[in-house]
Amino acid sequence: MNKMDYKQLVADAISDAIDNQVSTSDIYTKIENPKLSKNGDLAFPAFVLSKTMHKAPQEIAQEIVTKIDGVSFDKVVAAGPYVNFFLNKQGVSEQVISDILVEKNHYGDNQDGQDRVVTIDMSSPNIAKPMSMGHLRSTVIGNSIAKILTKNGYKPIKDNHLGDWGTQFGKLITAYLKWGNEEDVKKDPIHYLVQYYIRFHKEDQEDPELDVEAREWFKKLEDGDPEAVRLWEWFRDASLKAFKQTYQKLNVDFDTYNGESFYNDKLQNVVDTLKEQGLLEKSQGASIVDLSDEDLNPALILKTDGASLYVTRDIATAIYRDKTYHPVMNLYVVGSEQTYYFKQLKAVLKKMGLESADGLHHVPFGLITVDGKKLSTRHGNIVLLNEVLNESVKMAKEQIAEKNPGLNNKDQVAEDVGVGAVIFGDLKNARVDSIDFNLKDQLKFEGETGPYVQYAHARAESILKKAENPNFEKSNHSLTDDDSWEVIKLLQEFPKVVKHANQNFEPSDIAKYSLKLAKAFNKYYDHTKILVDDDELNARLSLVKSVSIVLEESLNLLGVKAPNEM
RNA sequence: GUCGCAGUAGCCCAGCUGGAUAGAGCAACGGUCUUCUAAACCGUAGGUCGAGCGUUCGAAUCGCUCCUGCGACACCA
Repeated sequence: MNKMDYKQLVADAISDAIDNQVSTSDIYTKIENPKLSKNGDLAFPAFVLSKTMHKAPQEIAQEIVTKIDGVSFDKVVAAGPYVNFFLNKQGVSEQVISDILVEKNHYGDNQDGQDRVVTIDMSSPNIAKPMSMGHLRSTVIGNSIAKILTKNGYKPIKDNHLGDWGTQFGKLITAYLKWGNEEDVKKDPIHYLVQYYIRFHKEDQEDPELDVEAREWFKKLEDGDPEAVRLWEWFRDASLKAFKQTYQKLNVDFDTYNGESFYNDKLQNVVDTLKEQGLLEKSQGASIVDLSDEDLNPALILKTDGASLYVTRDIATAIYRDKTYHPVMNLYVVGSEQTYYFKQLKAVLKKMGLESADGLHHVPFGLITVDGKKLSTRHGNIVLLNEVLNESVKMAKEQIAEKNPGLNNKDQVAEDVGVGAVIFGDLKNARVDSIDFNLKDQLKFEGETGPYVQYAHARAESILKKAENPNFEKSNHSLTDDDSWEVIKLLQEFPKVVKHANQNFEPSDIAKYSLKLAKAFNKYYDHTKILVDDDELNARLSLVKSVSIVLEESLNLLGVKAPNEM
């Protein structure tokens, strides 16, 4: 039994009290956290036993209370059909706080992953296009999942599957040669390249010749024409450089940048293998893999003209990852509009017998819209990530000037808070929720926001700094007042939250938890004077230290910085 | 048309492996800085949990039907 699992303690006690008529594991799943604190810390609804025991639930609750061995609890009371358990506050707080002080930022770590590798396909911006709020989602969710996986004992590999190949490069080269300017592109590559791209899509409505030219340029690129390759490499390098600046702002890095072009020489092998395995069929001139036995539409591998498609490339990618890393899971942090596609991809890989195919998980997230409309680079309808980040940092600077003008490292803190607000804002809601973007909402620093959590952490650190000789000796960590008890119960839950977030690939579990903890701490902070020289001073400081550790670690799991002052 | 996701307070969302009086935040109104950072805390007000039927001792939560919105449904990724 986990030393911290009080639910198990309760389940065992109940099972004993009813002479093991129902298994502890069955009881365990029924135990709940009461909404109201007057109903205890854990509760058992006795309804579930009334059928097997042929008694009224109220009667059963009474019986359990009289028979239970109460030494582990402050009290156990029957409230109608419920048995309410009040945990031993001194024991629990002593245990939880000393654990955190010893384990520090490793509190909540577990070894479920057993060092197994998980590949994460994430971020994946397109060359020569600016990163939008949509890319933010994939980047920030993927980054957080990687951190959560690490905390659960996995070895994540973050792979930025850049969109650096495809017919759009024919268009881009054509547009650049017609309207482009070398100096401009050198100055601000993405800004100008995207202008050319948008212009191309405007003008090709009138002038179908453009498309013909674009196709020719892409063909040249595929055939290794030096001029085409030179331009492509230039666009790619310049774009990547710009992306990396944004990633630096977000504090995200990648293990690999194997974009789509990386798999160019691996596509033929996919086609050959599918043929050898007898999976490839002709249909309406194209080559497909039939998936009707999986109740799915066929996967289109080769177009009528013999050209490959994205499935082909994704199959090559999955095979490469399988061979190179032997991952136990292969995650794709990609918008929910591609759910059906990933079902097809997985089905094909399973048919091919790929070892890691079962571990393929699409980790979808909801669409970002503006005024209810989908974002589109082509139509110039886009929210630029850099602009949002810059606005948010600017806002953070204003807040500092107003609230804490004497602060050191103002610029760094403004960066941490401004960027943190954007990241946290994206991660606090369930992944699948779609978001109608609104800059004003995004730039809120009050209430349920990243800065709120950061502020609670900074307050805790501020106290610890003021405390002359914080003494975290083991002897006295027990606190029993109501406000600190709420904090301690939350601290105790952290390891479970870490597991749950991992199982569901759900960073918002961590974000919501951090809000709850910050809120409970702010309440405690407001109601209790901490720096008072009495018997419990060290216990209070130990609690403050524990809160600071767990808040910082929660923010860290989200990829958000936790400044000590703000 | 078929499939998927969603519908909870004026707005944005928790709660959804069924359990005690449905919870936060924003916005509104009122209170709290000579005391550890007021980016905070406390209070007031605000609800047919999209609609209906069913399962159950008990349904926001599970099942079915319907309504609404968004998305996906072979040569874009």
